[in-house]
Amino acid sequence: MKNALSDYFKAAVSVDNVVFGFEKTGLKILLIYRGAEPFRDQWALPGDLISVDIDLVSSAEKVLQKLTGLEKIYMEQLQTFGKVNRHPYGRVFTVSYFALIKIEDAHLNPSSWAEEAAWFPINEIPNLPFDHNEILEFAKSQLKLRIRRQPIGFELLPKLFTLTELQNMYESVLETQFDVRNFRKKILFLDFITDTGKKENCVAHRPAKLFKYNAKRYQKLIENGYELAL
Amino acid sequence: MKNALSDYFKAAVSVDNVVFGFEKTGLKILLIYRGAEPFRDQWALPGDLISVDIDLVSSAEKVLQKLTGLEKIYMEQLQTFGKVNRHPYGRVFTVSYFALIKIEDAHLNPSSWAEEAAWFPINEIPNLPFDHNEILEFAKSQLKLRIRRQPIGFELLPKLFTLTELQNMYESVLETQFDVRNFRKKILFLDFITDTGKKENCVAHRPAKLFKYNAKRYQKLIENGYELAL
DNA sequence: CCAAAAGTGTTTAAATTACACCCATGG
DNA sequence: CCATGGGTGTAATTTAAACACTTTTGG
Repeated sequence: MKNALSDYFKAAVSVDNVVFGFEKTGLKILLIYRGAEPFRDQWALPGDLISVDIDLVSSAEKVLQKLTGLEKIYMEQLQTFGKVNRHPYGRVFTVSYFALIKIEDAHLNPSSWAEEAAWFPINEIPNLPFDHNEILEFAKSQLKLRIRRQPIGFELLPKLFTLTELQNMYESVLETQFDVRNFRKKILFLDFITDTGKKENCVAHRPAKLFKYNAKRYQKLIENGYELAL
Repeated sequence: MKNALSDYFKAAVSVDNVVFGFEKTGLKILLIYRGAEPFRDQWALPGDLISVDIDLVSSAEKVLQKLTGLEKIYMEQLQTFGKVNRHPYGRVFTVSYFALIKIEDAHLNPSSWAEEAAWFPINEIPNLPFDHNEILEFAKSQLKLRIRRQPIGFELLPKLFTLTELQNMYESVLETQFDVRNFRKKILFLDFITDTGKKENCVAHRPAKLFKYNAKRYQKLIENGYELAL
């Protein structure tokens, strides 16, 4: 018994983004407070249904551009979820993405489907609708893997950062602690980052040197990957 | 300008599988010769459109079960491709999977949409329709990454195998050569495999010991991952 | 001069690499 | 007895881990 071709063209596809940000207090996730059904008035991952005339990637980017006001956002696709009954309105597949954002650059601008948007500490995430909690767990584990293969951690930091900030970021993401001296040795050896000659000021302790990432080396490492044994 | 909800439920979703097998002559990919439009009479990845009442994963498994006659197949999801015009018949998203198969256990049984199915050496893949070549390249690079994190390589080998076969398999997948002694040292140290006490016979040279994988350890390593520095 | 965080090297242990010869079987 | 692939150990090098004190600034 073979279906007619038209029987297959009845699904919807959505994107759902797991957006990571980093502050001194730790890793954060961006959630929106849903302003529309289903699951109105619940915190959820920012996402949207895809229009037939928009590419998958563009669709994921558009959601975040609207929401954060940022133009260039680092995004990677995660997994696609497609259980028959995962959405109450019909057959909806969702493609999940993760994004890394500099929190201080994002000006949150909840759009039509969201009444509010807010950063949640990674360990204080409420119950989310659909399979969003599952998506989030997957995203966390992927971020841990990918941050060791590519220097994507910079996407979470301001343009200029101290070595301590860099270490805190890695420690938050990987949920471990590193020895200060060994950490610096490895990072400086990898040639990720460049000393800008500038320093922190107005701090009540010895001011730290400010570094920026090394753009040429970044590209090479993004393309080739590496293995960061931290 | 907001679309009506029904405007979103007009997409189709398919699965496409990149099926790896291994023989002495190297790594192979399973392709089918399309018996239906579009791209009839071309070699392509085995895949199918998803019915509205079947889960995504089941759908991918079903394609391969029909095609190979195998019940339990090791599969993992790769990426989803969703450019607007990737399919000539309308908006079709495709979710790609990779699968690892013991070639000698598979009894190929091309079904309705395929006139033929065959194993192609990994370096002799023809031009494929849709974005299948892109999917294949992605699958190859993912296999390289994942085989170093999890002991999934066994899925490509017969139940009993020699250390030389194991090494050849790793060398094919990773496209490198290893020193025989160092390879054995590492593998035996990881405690992946158990000596069955059996030996090859009817070979015109010293018969090799036959090993099997260590099921308990396999489970632990699948769950926790590791880093194979080969 | 005190508090607070930045910065810096050496020693020890572990892991990885390089490398060459004898062994068991079938024909 | 020969051809074929199977099997084995050690030394040298590289990489990772452990560990504590001095420096600079603001208040």
